[in-house]
Amino acid sequence: MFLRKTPPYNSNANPSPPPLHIKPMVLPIRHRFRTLRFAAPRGKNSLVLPVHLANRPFSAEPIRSGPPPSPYEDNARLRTLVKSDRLRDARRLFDEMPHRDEISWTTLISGYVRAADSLGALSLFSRMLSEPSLSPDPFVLSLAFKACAADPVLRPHGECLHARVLKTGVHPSSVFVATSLLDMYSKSGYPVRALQVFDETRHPNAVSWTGAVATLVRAARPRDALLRFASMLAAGVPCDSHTYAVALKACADAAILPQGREIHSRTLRLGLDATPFVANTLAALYLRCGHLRRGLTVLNRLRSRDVAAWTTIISTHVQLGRETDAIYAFIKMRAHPSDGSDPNEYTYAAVLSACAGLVRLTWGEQIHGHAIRRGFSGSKSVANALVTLYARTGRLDAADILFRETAVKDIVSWSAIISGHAGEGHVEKSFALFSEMRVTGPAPNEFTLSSLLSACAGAAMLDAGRQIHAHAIAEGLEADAMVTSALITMYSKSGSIEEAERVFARRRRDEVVSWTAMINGYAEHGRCQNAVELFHEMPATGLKPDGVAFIGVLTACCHGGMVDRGLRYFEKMGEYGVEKGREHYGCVVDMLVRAGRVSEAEGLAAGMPVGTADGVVWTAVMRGWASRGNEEAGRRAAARVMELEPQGAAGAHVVLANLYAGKGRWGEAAEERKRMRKKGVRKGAGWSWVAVGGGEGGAVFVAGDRSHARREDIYEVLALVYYEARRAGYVPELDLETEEE
DNA sequence: CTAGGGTTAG
Repeated sequence: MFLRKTPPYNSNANPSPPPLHIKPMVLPIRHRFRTLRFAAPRGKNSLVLPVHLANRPFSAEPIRSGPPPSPYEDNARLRTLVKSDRLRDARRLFDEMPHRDEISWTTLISGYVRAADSLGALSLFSRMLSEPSLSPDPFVLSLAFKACAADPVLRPHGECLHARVLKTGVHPSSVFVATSLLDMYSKSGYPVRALQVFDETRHPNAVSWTGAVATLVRAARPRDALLRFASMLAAGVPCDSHTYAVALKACADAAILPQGREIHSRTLRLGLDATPFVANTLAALYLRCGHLRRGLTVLNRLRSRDVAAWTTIISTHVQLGRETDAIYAFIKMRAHPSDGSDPNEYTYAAVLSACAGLVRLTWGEQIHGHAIRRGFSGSKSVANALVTLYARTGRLDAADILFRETAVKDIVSWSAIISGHAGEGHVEKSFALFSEMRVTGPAPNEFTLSSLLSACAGAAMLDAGRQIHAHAIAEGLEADAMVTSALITMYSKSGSIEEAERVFARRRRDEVVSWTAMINGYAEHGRCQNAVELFHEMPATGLKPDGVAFIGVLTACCHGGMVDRGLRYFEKMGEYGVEKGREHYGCVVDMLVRAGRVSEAEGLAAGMPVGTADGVVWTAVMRGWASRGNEEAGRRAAARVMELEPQGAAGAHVVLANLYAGKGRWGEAAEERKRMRKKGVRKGAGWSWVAVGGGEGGAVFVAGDRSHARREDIYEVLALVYYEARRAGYVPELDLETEEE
């Protein structure tokens, strides 16, 4: 019977005397409660009173008789507080409760687990262990293992506890304990131990089976997970939405559509397909398999979308390169708030990556501000997305600061900062970071190595690239598609097409990216025939040429002077289902210009879809006209270049000035240069860098540079090259562009 | 009073 009228912490405000509690059992002598024990007459229970109550005069409140006291009502209140996430109030009630049983302890500990306070849960658990009157039962042991599973730091503690449970063996084996143990090992990265626990579980139920399937999914063994799921079905264990969510995730991870659809139909029959977890995984499956509309349909069937559903939508748009749609989805999400639809760290990470993809620093900064205000700035996902955002928008200083402030750096953090610097051409900085990572960070993966390789490719750093190749072999990543294609590109751009060929020949699987890297390598090396042949061999391996493959084959035709053939490929792109991008137009326009078919080139450039044209195509057209001395057309094209690229318009002015100068109209040439200066645009000098013999550094120079100590030798060799080229029949092009510093 | 599930960043 509950005697107290007000919670104990309000007792100062309430003058009514505190109640007495009768404990219906004799406590062991070792009992450490601060209590007084009264000897009971034979056959009667002793009376145990907390000290502060015992010091009060008995007469203040008569001892009531009634049913044996139990913390039943306090436990119910405790449960209510815990369920409504009022952990502090629950703790206060617990501390003031005159009597606590296993249920009280378990309820409060479950509150700490709910609040993700594993340490708090475990410290209570250890206090409970020291209570002689209480014994660790399956209920609280399950929670203890769950608390250990939730915090990587506490997992070793969980193992000790497991050992202790095995050693003392005081508790009956329970499927609950076994399942929480299974989950702990599973989340700690010990799938074998987890599955061993499952195998030893006497009567596994749906929850334990689901845990076993989830373990295999977590261990990146989706096919084994599906096999386990099949055994579960064969064993006749009924599945619920948890099970289907896990099985569907296995299908999504392995992109196995037929099995996924079968499971989808099972959930339909049970009416579980609109369960948020199931729907979100189903959507992930369809989106992963490229069935965008079907995936969105599944999410639309949800009565209200929760964060995960919205986040899936946003990140799907990002993955498809439709960042603007991702931003719109985020705006829509904010406009239709529902229960549990508040953006979380993953949502912000997804939106930030959309901003990074769009290179929209200002939007990204706004989202960053939102994330800070909502308290997600400490989240690793958000920090990693921010590093990428600031790196892609050229704010490497900010990216560096965020990277340094990330407390626990994972492989994604390191890859993000390394690829950020690599992408901006800061090769040495990216290598310095890589060295630091080798010492203090995780092992590199395919993302880390491929971004370093592309940095090497950009700077033609053959030796550094070879070192990264060695790392790739050491890490067992040489066969990875991303690494393979980065290696091919690195060797090709560094001048060693032979090594590129060797990497390509050693490929384990045929992937589009390795083929396109090789095709483009051949094309850039002028091995046009090889490029074209490889392009035609692609379909036989089951690969479909993509946009990059077409860039390769068009470049090959351009370099090899195979103009009509190039035009045929260009026209065929539609048949392959590949959209013509600005790069493709660029190749073909350049090809036509080089072949002297400038009118055709201009027509093609003028017919480019709105928003596709850039300065590059029109620069090619402009030079084409300028080299033929066509002033009017040259000015027309120059106007387009200036319109499309106001910042880079200097080149256009220079070309026009040289065009006039070439005709001896020096006055107009000077006018043109004056106009350029008035605009404040400058043509930056094109710097070249050459490293000879693998020595330190190398030489950096601009056109006409005479600052090198061995300039006499250098120019002598240059004259020799020039002479040999003339002898071989090559004619120098008119120098149309002079550089200014 | 106890155990299992989906979304994210390179």
